[in-house]
Amino acid sequence: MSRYNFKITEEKWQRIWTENKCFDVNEDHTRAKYYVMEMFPYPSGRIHMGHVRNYTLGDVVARYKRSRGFNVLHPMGWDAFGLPAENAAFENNVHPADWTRENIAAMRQQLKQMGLSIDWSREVTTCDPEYYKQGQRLFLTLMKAGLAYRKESWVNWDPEENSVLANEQVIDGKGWRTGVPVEKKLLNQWFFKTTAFAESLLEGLAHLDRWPDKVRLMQENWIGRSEGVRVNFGLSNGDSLEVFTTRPDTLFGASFCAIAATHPLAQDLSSTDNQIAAFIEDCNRVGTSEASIENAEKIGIETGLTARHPFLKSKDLPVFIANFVLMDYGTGAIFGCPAHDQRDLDFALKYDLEVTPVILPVDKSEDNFLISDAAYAGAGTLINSDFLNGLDIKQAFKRVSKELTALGRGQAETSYRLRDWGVSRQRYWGCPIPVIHCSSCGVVAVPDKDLPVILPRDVAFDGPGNPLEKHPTWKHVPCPKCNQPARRETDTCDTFFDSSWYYARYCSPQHTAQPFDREASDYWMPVDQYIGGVEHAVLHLLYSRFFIRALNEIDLISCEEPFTGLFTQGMVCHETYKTVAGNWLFPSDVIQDDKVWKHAETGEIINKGRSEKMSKSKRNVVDPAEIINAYGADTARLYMLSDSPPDRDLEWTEAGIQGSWRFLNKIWRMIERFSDKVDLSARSAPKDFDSLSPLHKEMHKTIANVTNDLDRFHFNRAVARIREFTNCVSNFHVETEDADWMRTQCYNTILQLLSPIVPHIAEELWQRMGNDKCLYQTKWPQWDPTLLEDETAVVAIQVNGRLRGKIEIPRDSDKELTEARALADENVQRALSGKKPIKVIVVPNKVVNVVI
RNA sequence: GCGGGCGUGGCGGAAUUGGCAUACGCGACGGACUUAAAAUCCGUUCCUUUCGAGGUUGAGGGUUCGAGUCCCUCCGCCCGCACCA
Repeated sequence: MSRYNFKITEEKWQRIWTENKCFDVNEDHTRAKYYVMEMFPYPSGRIHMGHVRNYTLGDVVARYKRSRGFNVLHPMGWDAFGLPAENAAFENNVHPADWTRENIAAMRQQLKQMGLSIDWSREVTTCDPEYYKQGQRLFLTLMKAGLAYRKESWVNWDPEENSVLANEQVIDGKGWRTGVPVEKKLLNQWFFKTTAFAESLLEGLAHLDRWPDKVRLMQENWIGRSEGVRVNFGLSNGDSLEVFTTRPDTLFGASFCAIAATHPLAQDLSSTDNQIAAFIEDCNRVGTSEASIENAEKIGIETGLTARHPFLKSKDLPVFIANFVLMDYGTGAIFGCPAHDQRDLDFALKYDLEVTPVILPVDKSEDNFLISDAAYAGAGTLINSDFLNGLDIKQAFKRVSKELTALGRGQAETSYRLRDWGVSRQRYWGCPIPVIHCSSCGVVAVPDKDLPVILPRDVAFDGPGNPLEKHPTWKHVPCPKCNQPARRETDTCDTFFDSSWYYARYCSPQHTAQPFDREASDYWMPVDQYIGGVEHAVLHLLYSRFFIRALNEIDLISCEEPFTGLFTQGMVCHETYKTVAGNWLFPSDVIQDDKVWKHAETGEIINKGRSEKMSKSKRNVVDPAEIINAYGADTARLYMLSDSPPDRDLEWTEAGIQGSWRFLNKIWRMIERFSDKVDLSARSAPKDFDSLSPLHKEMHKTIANVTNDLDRFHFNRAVARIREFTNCVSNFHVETEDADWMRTQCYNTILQLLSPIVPHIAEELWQRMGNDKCLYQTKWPQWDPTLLEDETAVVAIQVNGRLRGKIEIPRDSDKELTEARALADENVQRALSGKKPIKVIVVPNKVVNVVI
């Protein structure tokens, strides 16, 4: 018997898979396709445990679906543009292109070591000119369709990155990567018109039934649709004020208007009024972070203007500038109805404004309904509201909006929170925006024959700002239209642009005439299963959904959603360790000695902190390379799937990885010993099946359960069931030829069930079991539904819901027999002590409950 | 503040539809093998107990013959967010 040598085994099978191009696929219209992909990695240099988990999950799906007969596309690529490459260039004097290329080579090699069943011939790299050439074509197509446009706008400026951030990339008023407070800056920017598809993006969520509810909800909130009315108030200075409200029914309860500090009217007033100017400055100083907003008191300043109520000629509402009104939403102006909005009430109490209730709850009367310090936002009947009195909220909404429309003072409007996606970045390492600015022709698209606009290699990274802008010659080009001297666009695209369409590129990665070969994308798209981190729940996934809609509208692609199935995996976590002085320590620096954690070298007592997501800054990382070296890829893969459900966080422990390692060795020993001993060629079906029957049934149950678990992403349960069945087989001690026949069936089944999870060792042992065909070419095992149920059922017997005994009776016995057998049970008899039960509930094959 | 989720042994977790709570693994303990260790194998391992049994799924209540699962109140933790009018 040979010892399990994972190094030899894993290298052997990886070589065989590569040499035979086992996972390379083509369109085959005779077979059902299945497209599974994981979010492609940023080539940072080495893979981390998050990658191992992500790609293991995807590979299990790919291998499983393949064995179920699908034509499986499982590709891989590199999200290769982005800031870290420029930071590396800045810090280490390496060119971003070289740094990226080397990182990709290293990580590709690491991924191959994991034994992933990937079609490597379809690899895409976003910084490859062949890839971004197609991206530039897409950009120009969008521009032609009016879906990419330029406008001057205030942008979030990250002073450390010297770059614009999307709204989504600003977290708590700080850059999402640098953590530096974001400044406001006015720039000419390129935008993609995501708002053109706001309704479709929202409506489409309803059909994505294989997406996590959580992600759908996050996108729904992000799109933020609301139905309201735009009301036009006449101002005392002769101007008018546009206000958006979702509660026009409360219009008669209005006691003030308020505008945002950045509202044009406020800006105007500030030029002549120092107090207002000072107030606006104060508002800008209070950060946009949640904490500061929550703690900030609702404050405002009177403008001196009043707004005329559209229906009440005698009512003039004071107009405030207020810190809680946002310019970005609606019209940047509101009317305040204190009785029915908490923020408005807080404000009204502070500035001693009128509080008029206009919605009466059903269980109150006008005399006993008072608003003190809690606004009422519930349902009810309109009061104090002229022609709206007596209506409910919905009716009042309709009526008031009709009246406002008739007066010419308002109209119904659907508002979205979603804004257009700003894609310009003042950066070098990104896809160049392929346009030329000409003083006489304006913005001119780079002609297709001149694509791609290639990034110049000779750039300097010795200071802040955009290296493309600073390049001496690159931006100077003749105008393609008039041939006069003109200037290239020096902005590059947000890297989310590159990742918004890569999934479609995988379908025809070498196609040169267009971004996608239509026939290929028609066959493969959409992606049936996409797997990645929940951190992309809004940005990447929403942009991809926007892109598919845009491409569909331009008729470049047929499908309507990019990913029909989405799975978001949990994070990989590890305990944290800190010295008394407060320095983070690597797990490898720490040993546990007699329930105390100590520094491995100095012996110093260490504080063990809670488990957190593995991160370099907290040093609680375990390098996958070391694990794969020490235990092999299969062990790492098995551990990734054991114990933790894939959508929850996974706790990395050394003991856990050893448990996986032991299990693989146990399987190895079991099957090696068997295949050495038994003549596998001379087996035949048994004559006497009775003693084998329980194991045989167990085998079929296991196949059914594991299949069901894999279909539902319950990989931890699938592993547990395989282990359970393995225990059954090793506890089976009948020593006959027939038993060996049975064992052969069982071992083969175990290997088949394990093959998507630990493909190398499964292939090796499968071969040793005397199977000619490779496991990856073998169909998933079938189960016999008639064997899933035993002939007898163990029925629990309860007295008043308490378990009191168990009986074994023939399966599907009728209720009378079951009841009779249950009542005969001695525990039941004792409990009854001669009395008659009040009631007996019989659930066939499961439980009998005797009520006394 | 709003929205969503979660809470089960010493630990990770299992438990189709409301029907035998604690599968599987880890850890721990005991034993076998060994000069010894590692590895391996076998066994024990929710709590209490007068050994009959009784109790236990964050806490309390409710619905039900029956609740980890459904409903209400509360506590704790995690995630998301935009004071969205």
